[in-house]
Amino acid sequence: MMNPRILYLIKRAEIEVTSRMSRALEKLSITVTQFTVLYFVWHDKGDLSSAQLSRRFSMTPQSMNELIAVLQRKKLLKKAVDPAHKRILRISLTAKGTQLLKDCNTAIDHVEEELLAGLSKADTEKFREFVGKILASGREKPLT
Amino acid sequence: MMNPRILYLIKRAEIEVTSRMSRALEKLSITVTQFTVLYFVWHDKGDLSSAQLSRRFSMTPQSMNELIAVLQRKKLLKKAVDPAHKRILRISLTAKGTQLLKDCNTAIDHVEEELLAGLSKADTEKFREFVGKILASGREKPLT
DNA sequence: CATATTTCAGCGCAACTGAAATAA
DNA sequence: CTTATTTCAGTTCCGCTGAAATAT
Repeated sequence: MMNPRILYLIKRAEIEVTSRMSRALEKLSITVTQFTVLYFVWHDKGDLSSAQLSRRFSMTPQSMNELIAVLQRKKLLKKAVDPAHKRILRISLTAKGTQLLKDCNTAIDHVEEELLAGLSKADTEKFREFVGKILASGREKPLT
Repeated sequence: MMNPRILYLIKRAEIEVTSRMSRALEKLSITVTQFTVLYFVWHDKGDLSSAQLSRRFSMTPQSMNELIAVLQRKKLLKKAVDPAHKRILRISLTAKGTQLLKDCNTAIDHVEEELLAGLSKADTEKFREFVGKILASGREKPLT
């Protein structure tokens, strides 16, 4: 069998990851996409607007707004007007959202372990570094 | 900023890959998902049934069948009854499908180059190996 | 005036569930 | 009888486009 494309391997990996995460998260009544949004928000410490999130997800601001609205109805995210720009709503986790994210992280810890079972600790760090560089190639400009 | 989860990085990478591939493929009137199906079929040399493909994509056989149907209407895939199992339809590329896949590969060659710009040749091979191992962790059982 | 964010309204379709027919 | 593949029918929902209001 010839060497498959890197893009194909990344797609395969994402399918595998998403599939396992779905199963791990379904008992928490949250989808992989919803979890990822929570994680993005947490990762960037509540500084993001809905429009900024939409760009990181490569989706339209309208679609992201719907996603956010779902998470707001679930009381996992909240919006607060930016003091400097009254039109911008900064998004952050609620206490409930923070707790759920914590539970999600616990739930998928073993998913991550399973996936990385074939890699040594050093290789895992190498892998992390490589993905980081791949992501960096997409943003000579800083993320907005 | 603390070390982000590997699963998060893989998700980010997939979003980036899909976004760029969409732009590269739209002039060929094919979606990333459709391209990936063609690539899967090509990669496995026409031995797959729709049901087998659906498992690899972690989607229901019904959904995969619809995807296949679209590609059949586009005359990119064809079905042929398995000589040993009259119920099973083996899927393979048509001549047109083979040509389009070739064009797609050309179109996304530079996408791949861009993404891997930050990695040396050796690192690229390392990366390929790591993803291979991650995928292997999901199939102690051989793929059906 | 140009640009960015948010929101309302409507649309298309991709992937789902349910059910049934065929075949090993 | 059980299991796997395919297919028909109906449905839900995600992400899209268009348009408008608000604010810089």
